[in-house]
Amino acid sequence: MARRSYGQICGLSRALELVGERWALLIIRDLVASPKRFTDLRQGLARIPTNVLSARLKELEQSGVLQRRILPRPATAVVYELTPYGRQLDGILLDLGRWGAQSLGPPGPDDIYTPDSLMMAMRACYQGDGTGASVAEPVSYELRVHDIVISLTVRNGQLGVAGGSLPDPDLVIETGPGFAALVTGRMSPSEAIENGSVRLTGDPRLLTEFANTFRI
Amino acid sequence: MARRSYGQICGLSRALELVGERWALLIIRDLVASPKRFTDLRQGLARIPTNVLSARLKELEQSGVLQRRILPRPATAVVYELTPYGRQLDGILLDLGRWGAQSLGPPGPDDIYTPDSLMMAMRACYQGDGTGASVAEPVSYELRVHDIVISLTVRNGQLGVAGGSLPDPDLVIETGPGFAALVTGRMSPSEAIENGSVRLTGDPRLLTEFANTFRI
DNA sequence: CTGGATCCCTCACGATACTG
DNA sequence: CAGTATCGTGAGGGATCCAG
Repeated sequence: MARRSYGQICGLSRALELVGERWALLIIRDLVASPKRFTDLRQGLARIPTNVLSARLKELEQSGVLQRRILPRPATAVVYELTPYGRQLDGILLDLGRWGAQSLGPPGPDDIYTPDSLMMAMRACYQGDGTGASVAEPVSYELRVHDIVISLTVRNGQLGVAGGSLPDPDLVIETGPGFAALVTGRMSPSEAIENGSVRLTGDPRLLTEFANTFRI
Repeated sequence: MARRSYGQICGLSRALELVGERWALLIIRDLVASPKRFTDLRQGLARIPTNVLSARLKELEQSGVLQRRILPRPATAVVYELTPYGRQLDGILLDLGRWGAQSLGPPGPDDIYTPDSLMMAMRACYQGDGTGASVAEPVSYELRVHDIVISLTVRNGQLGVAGGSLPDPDLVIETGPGFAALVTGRMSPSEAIENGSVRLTGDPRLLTEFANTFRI
């Protein structure tokens, strides 16, 4: 093989040979949340050419980072899911995301949000310590940013994240670009409500709890 | 610019735009140990074309990951060094190196060791807890793998790593390819001494201490 | 000698169209 | 839905050359 090797005996070099190609880590990011089909990945990554997605999936499967699985019954569907080895990248992706977020400039006109990137972002800024010391647990939020929807649940200090709606959230938070200001602390919850940056359905006092739970 | 953007509002995407290009993270790995000149980097990365090294250094400087500095006196030399922002990647690089090292196969004929990759590897498998609870502190090792030499010092539970020799090491460890077996625990210190995988200069009992301190 | 710049070639990537 | 086929472009690889 010897394809595109860096020629060094080094764990980092090896890691980059496995997941350092363009788009690879973003594919893995999307698979961290849940196994996905080709078309789901294509949609979540928007600008990825299908041949590149094909190539990456083959390479990552061969490397043992993910596996291709054929769903048995009703529908003959193919899904890609991380192996245990691939799942070990989760924490690293969160760290790298936090690092990159520090230099995130204003969004360009063509830049998009995706459910999986928002889910990763919320996990990255989750402040829970696993002790369940928070005041209002268990609590569930539905978060709507532009046209994407994810659900967050905090129970026993553990954060659960899922795409789409969950039944009976304690608080629904609808927001737009100003959402970042809330999480970074540049805008207080009361300010956010007053100037219309967020629209709430549920107990408004929970927004303060939310802003304390998720903070960069 | 907008060149090579992933088109997503996401910390991870941003991180990959900054340091996801080929060779970028290896350049940063080498700069973690110490500021370096163009030629030092070129040597540590062996297979990197000079134009690519040039391009990466410019991009990373523009991104605020590293800075170019001109040494004032005796020699007019240019060095590249990480900014505080770039230095934040240190822990992530260690994690990623540990992850990749798990799937590191047998070295190819043209694969090389470099001082910086060995230094990173030793930092990655350092088991100290910062408490200085170890038995033999302070202790210093000189590690020779093939033709590269690095120095390790453990004091107050803190690991210090440097390229080249330091005066009066407590133990000099000369080894070859079998070194990995010692650190992974596949070979015990006494075995390693018996079958000639390592040659020691100094107190041989310190090899057990070494094997406990550095373990993958 | 360091610190690059320049040239050329190849292949990976990007965009789009198309198929089982 | 899950990819493959085709083709243009530009980044990476490799060698050489040049200024201070």
